[in-house]
Amino acid sequence: MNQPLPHYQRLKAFVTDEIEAGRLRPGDRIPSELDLIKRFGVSRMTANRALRELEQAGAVTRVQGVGSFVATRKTEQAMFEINNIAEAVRAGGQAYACRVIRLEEEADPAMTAFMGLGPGARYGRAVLLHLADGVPVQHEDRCANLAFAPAFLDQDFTRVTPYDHLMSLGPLQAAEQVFEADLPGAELARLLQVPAALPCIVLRRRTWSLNMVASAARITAPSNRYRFSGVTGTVPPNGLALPRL
Amino acid sequence: MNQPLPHYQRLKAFVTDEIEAGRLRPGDRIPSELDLIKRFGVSRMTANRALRELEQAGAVTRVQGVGSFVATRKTEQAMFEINNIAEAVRAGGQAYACRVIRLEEEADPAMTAFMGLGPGARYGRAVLLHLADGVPVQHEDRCANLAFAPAFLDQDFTRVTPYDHLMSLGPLQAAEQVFEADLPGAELARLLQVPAALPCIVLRRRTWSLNMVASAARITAPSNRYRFSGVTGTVPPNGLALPRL
DNA sequence: GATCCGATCATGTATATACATGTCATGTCA
DNA sequence: TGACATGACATGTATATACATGATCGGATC
Repeated sequence: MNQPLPHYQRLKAFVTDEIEAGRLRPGDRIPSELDLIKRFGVSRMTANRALRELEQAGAVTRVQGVGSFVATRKTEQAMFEINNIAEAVRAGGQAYACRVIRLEEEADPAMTAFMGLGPGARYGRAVLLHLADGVPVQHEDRCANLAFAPAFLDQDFTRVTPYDHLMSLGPLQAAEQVFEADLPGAELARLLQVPAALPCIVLRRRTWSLNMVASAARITAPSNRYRFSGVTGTVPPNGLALPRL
Repeated sequence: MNQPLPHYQRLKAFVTDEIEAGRLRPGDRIPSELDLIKRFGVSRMTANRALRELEQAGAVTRVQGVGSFVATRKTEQAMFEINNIAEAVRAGGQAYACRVIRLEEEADPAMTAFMGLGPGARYGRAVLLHLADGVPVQHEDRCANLAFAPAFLDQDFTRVTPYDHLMSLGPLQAAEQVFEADLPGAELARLLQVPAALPCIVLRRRTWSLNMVASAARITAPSNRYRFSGVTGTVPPNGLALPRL
């Protein structure tokens, strides 16, 4: 049963363990092939395979002649556009701004449970309104695990999005997303400056990093102002972006 | 400039070209490592690397002692659950059924343009209602490129979902998805048996296969009956499925 | 002091070889 | 005829080796 792992997998596990434990942080240099050879007594091809597969998995970045490093923004490309609202707005040529509605520590047992945290665990809650050219386009209600992001409550979210802050702390390990449609309710309708009868798209998202839940978010966008889109795979040269179906 | 590709990449390109051209179809056996060695005069490790990377990319499936085969449902795991509604309903323990509202060839220039097809290109349109335990859960309006799926209009969609039929014809190459929220409108509200004021989630999707647009779909689901969800990455052991946020 | 050169390190690719493991068809023996 | 052994084949892993390419740093030269 307890058969030993192949060498290359042990090397991969060694590196990913260091990353997930936080001992190696994004941008840090990781052991070179030669280091691994000396440390584990394997051949270079085996060390090469381990690092190469880690690179392909998006965990590390390799530069010929320089070395291998913990990747920043891991595997993001495959993750259905865990997108940065600020970048998305600016990419559309609009001015981005953010209003902070709330930013404080909270202690709701239901939320700690949902985040998979113990009863006494602490989390910070940020409620933000994202604006494009002054018009509200997205409402974000995010709870961040303070064990993962201790400085979450000290951030200036008018300058740095929660996404950016959290991504700087550790590699994105997994994301769970649910799309729903709903009416905004009175308070959200007021904040978003839309009629209460206008359908909004609601994205609930949980993200994992360093083997724990990093944050849970509920993102609401009026359907006439913002859409969630993503492309996976490689679209052939002739296929363009989205007109209207 | 025109430096030759590395051998292992040439081997990968050789196989993927065969797949994308349709000469190798899902489930077909592809050349073994020994075949590639003889054909290209490379060493086994090089052939092994090529096939191994193709497997990791989801293009092929390898079975020790048997051989390598073109993968079915390519890369699906990374594609945000390009999910089969029939399987999703059955996985929830409900009985799946499908009603065919329309199934015919159509010729709307706007649609052919949207699908990236020439003016004279032909496509078939299927309008379906998916039911779980007799309750409508999803409305699907799908246009399939008849150049890609010539028999699309002859399918019995009460038995085979469009997704299954299309996936059997070629590997999924790319998918573009847009989530929106909207009200169903009078006809959809009647079909879905919901109030016209109930927000629905709308998923517009285009898929590519064999280097062409395979189909374009508009999927509408009442928000209280169906949600689109997906997980990417590896959730650590302690993190569970979705309670309510 | 500026420039060039070479040593060193790290990764990128390729080969030949070896043994292990899993599958399958075939043939043999009871 | 059925059970079992065997060999062919395919993939899985591992090693030792070789040469190529890119980066960096130090020292020698002009």
